[in-house]
Amino acid sequence: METRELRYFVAVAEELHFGRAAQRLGIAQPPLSRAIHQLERRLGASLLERTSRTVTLTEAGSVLLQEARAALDAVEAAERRTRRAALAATGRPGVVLATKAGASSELVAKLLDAYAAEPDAVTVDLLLCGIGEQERLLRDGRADVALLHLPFDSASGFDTEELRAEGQVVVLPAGHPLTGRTQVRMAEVTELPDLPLPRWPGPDGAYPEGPGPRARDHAQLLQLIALGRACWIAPESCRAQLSEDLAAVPVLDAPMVTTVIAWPPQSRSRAVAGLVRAATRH
Amino acid sequence: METRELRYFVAVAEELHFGRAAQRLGIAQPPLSRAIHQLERRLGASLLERTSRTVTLTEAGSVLLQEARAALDAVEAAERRTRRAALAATGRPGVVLATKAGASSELVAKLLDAYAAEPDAVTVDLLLCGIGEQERLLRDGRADVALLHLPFDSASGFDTEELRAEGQVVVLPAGHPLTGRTQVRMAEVTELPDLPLPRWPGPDGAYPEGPGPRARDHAQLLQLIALGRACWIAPESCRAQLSEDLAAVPVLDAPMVTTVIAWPPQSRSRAVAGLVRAATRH
DNA sequence: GGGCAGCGATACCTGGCGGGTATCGATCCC
DNA sequence: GGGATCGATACCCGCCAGGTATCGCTGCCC
Repeated sequence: METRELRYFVAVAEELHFGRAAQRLGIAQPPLSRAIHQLERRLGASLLERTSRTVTLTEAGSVLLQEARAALDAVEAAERRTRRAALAATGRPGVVLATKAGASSELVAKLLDAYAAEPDAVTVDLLLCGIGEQERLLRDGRADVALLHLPFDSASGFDTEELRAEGQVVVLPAGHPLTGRTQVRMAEVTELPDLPLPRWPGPDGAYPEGPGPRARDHAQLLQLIALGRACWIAPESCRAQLSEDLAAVPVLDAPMVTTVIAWPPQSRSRAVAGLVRAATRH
Repeated sequence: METRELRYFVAVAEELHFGRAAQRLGIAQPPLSRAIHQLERRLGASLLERTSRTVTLTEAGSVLLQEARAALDAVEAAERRTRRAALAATGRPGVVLATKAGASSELVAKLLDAYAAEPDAVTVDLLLCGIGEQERLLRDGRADVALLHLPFDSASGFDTEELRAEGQVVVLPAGHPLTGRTQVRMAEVTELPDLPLPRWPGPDGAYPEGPGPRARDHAQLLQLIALGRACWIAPESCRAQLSEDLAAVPVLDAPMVTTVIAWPPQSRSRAVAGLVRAATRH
């Protein structure tokens, strides 16, 4: 199988429409139809169920969709990492660290300082990203190493080293009745009718159904809380970033949040190894 | 990048010889030279250092070699898993479990029994393999799930669940002086001049340098021990498979051996999930 | 219910590129 | 210094990816 065929199939499987998929790929529809047919013939499997009005994935098709995405990420990673290696050999070497926008900057700062003290430290480029984006970046080679927050992110498929475990707090508008408490339980928070948890756009950009207001980023979220329209459950370390019109109360039975440093399996990069060493040495 | 280019590059990088690589690929040498040149031009990186007598990998080249192998495995896995999914939809569904030849059969038997009791259990095909082979099988889709033994195998890049941890024993010919002991230390074993540890062929088929006799498989190894030409350090559970002319003594300070069940990250196979459930329910 | 619009499949053509043979040029070795 | 070895170059050919035109089917709507 050639990556071209995989790219073609992914486009059709995602669009479920040959015309749009062809447009997205920058080719005409007939060659696309033919390519998919060839792919099906060679695999000896029907991937798509097409009536002349609608296209759906078969069981084998959805397996291939998932596997093809992973394979294409691996190919892209190969290309990017090779380019970066060539660049590092001639020009300035560097390593890309992916971290969540709005996550604790204190931990990152410490890590960067510790790494900078290493004898063979190279430039660290920070890549701030949205929720769940880091795994993709690590997989397709745009990042070399990432800070993940379990259980929000998934470290599945990466090598990891645990850096910190912390409890969570509920962030409330200053002056809210719960603010006086030294601790609360999850049930008390989720059942606040006046302060629902806000909704985040998923990986596809759509908001889940629900009562909460919508927030697109961190700043909007904090604004919503300050305005008394929402509350939020977040790792303890976010307290450092709260302004005066917000308050935080520990949530006793919220799941622990573990910060880990993650890197692609079998990474032989000296820079990644150095960062991990610096991070774990604390 | 197309997988064809990656395959070509891997062949040249492994052979370090355009002629042999071309032969291995079943094409002539000139098109191979040209393909590698094109790849280098498109990546904007020099991958191979060639004099007219010798070919060596550049820094970028060895990065690409590693990444390309992973990417090609992913592509192969996509192809195989799709084929299997199509087969499962029409014919008999099944799941492939990779396990070490010569490993504890008791644990495997228990696992298979427990899984067979699951409501939607499918056929489990066993794939017995040599040391370190399982990771490859899991990565390129020939296996769906595997039993690994840490720290001998590496579970890096897979999702795992721990099944058992055990100590190790030294296997000796019956009647050897140490046989009378209830336990020994590593130092006592490694410094037996008359009973060296045997050498295993590495992944490339070559034997490492050293004093020990060579063994190609399990049976040869046990034979060597029975003949008083070697001793061996192995997980406790191997005792069940020892014949009468062999004896085992616990090694106090040998590293613990952990048996884990491992599967490719984000596997959505119901069968794999069922096997893992059966394994962890113990 | 018939006409129309939308969509995938088919037919057919063209150009580029992957692959082959012949040969060159450099380097090492006897 | 001459031959052997090996990668690069030159040149040619055939196949296949991609384009255009068109068909056939199926909802949908007046």
